[in-house]
Amino acid sequence: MGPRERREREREEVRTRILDAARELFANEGFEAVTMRRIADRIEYSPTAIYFHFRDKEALLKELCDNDFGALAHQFEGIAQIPDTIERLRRTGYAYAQFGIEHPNHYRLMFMTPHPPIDPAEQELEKGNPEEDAYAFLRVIVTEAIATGRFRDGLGDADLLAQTIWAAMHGVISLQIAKCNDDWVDWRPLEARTKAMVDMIVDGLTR
Amino acid sequence: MGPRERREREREEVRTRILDAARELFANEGFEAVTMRRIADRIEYSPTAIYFHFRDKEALLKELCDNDFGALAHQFEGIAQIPDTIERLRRTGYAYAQFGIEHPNHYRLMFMTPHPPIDPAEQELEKGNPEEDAYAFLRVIVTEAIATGRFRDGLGDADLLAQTIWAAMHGVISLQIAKCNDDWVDWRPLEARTKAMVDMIVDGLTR
DNA sequence: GAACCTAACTTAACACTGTTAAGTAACGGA
DNA sequence: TCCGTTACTTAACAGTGTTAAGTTAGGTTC
Repeated sequence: MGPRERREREREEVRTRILDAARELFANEGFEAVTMRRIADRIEYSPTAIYFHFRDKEALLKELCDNDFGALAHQFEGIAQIPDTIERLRRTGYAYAQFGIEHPNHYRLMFMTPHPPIDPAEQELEKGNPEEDAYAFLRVIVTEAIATGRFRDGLGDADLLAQTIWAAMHGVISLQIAKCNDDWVDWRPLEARTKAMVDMIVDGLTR
Repeated sequence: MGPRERREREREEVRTRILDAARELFANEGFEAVTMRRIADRIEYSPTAIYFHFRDKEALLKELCDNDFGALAHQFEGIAQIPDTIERLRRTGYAYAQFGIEHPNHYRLMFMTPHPPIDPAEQELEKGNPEEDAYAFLRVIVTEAIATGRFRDGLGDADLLAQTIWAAMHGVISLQIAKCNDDWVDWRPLEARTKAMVDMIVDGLTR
């Protein structure tokens, strides 16, 4: 552990300080509202210093999003133990909604904002691993439900069903985030809408 | 029709020219990517000229969104004549999806982007009129389905159900728009996802 | 131990954004 | 003919992400 390692460690430390500052600002005020200069102010560096650690603002965002996807998968911890498949599906839906409501600005960047396609080579998380990949977690439940005959006849495509379930829950959350200030619609409480959606999913898919 | 009227007509003409240019640019490239200067270039005026007709860029957007909400309601023309309530519900879902897919940039601004709350006083469209208000159109269908006993027992809140149906369809479209470039998920074709969602809605709500 | 080199910055600047202040030309009304 | 309003234009401002050109501290090498 010579000076070489220490330098590397210090570098990594600054990097995480940038990430932490950016995460908090993005989460509180949204990506567009936060400037590189304000991130730099927070950590008492010059704005240009950030560019030594990240290619650009987008790269900063990308790294944070990756972390968030991991956090989302963590949200499902404990649910995997629930024995009944359909109950697990219900709980997954609620947990997903909770994540979106608790981190609306993260959710917006993760699921409501178009991003340029990412190079799979530089992907951090392990795709297909239910412990890191929330979609895979859902897909496992759906596959099990199909295999044990819990779903209706004709429903056999696990990906199609997982995508439909995901889209349904995503609809509730994303409308809440984007349109919560809109009184054009006489909104029912979010909890009621979440429960109604989970019910509709289960009633729509199970026998 | 003195010169006073002519002036007013000319003024309105420039206004619509601005709106037309902005609409096309926004639709093709998205709100953020379009600058006031480029809109101005299109119509061969100086950028500041726009500010004589619209308070700011947001106001321009707001006016276009209003038009789009009207266009969405128009998308449902003809569907109102379909006698069977559930078939009408299905067709409304498909028509909504079609609108979103055909105008992704409009859809993004209408439903996927948080806006500051708008003053109801300066609202153009007539809220609650099914011919101008797409949500009201859906609500009428749901109310009818409840009244004629097509929905399951316990499903009696028309607003809650309309919001759930809307959210479900919105989920399909908004995920398509935001995540179509993401190959993390093995996406099924959009048409299959749309149909699967409509089926799940109908199976989940009807007896 | 002196010279050198590179990593990790800072300062200054660029090109661009939405927006505004100040000026101007045309035109209707008195 | 003068005046004032309308509908603009030109020039500028404050702010953005980003980069080019220094600068300085520390480790490496002769």
